[in-house]
Amino acid sequence: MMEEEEMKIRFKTEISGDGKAPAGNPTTRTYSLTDRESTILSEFGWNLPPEIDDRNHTAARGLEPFALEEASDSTRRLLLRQDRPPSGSPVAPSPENQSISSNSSEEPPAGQPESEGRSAAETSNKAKKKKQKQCRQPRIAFMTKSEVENLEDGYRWRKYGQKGVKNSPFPRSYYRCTNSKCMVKKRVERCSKDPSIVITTYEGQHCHHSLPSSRGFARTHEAASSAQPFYFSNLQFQLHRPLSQPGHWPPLPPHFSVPPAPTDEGLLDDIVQPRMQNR
DNA sequence: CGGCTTTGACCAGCGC
DNA sequence: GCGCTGGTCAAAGCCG
Repeated sequence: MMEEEEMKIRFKTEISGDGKAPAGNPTTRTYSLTDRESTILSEFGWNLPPEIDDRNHTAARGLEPFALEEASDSTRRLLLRQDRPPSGSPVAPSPENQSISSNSSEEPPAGQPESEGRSAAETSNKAKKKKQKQCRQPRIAFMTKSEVENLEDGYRWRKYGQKGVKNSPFPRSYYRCTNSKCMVKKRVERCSKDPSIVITTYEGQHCHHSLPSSRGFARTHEAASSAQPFYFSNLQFQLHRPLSQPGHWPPLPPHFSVPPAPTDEGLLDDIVQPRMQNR
């Protein structure tokens, strides 16, 4: 039961680089949601059609195993690790709470000197960080087959770190949402056993809308709203297709990779068209 | 010049 | 207690 509690929402997505979908199973999909996870998903802005929730609760347990075994040990641990909140504290704070904590812990008080040894303020900052660490945000990990590491998801990210990963030749990159009030982070790494798989882990929830002004996304988003089934990310497509309600597509969720706009011809050919051919 | 990436250092948690 | 590892910081550099 604890183990079940520890499972994160997991999606395996495939963006076929060569345009060839696996025979017989063009769009693999894995998900298994507990009630809590469904809640987390909805908090992330995912509006899953009701029939998906129903299926999850009744039949999703026995779905094909997630390709987690393809990930390195450390990655697997990361994806499966439960960030246990202190007893009694909420699992996923509301955006309001989030921005509050963001204001208090991320942004230093105005006028405070920055680097002057280890001051008391710094110590208290550490304490806050520690506390913050103890009640981590919910995580969602995506495994996406893609040659591109940095998948467009409509938000702007600032890279703040990169680390080598044990048992993996590929480094892990750490990104933070550029919105100063938003505490969402993401980790991006390649699967050590299958370099074509990019593992993206989101942590937290955005307290703002995606940036329509962000280069590329405006066009993409525009395209998405005019031809949703076509320009929806593969993730969205895969997630819904097996249970499809033809003609019904939920709103664009915030966490998923958005294929490039039509003007990015090469990538579009690679990523989107194979799915079109499959339909 | 502002925003971003890079990268070495630092820190905390965890397992042994 | 110690070493390993993940996560973060922050200075320096790059780029438009």
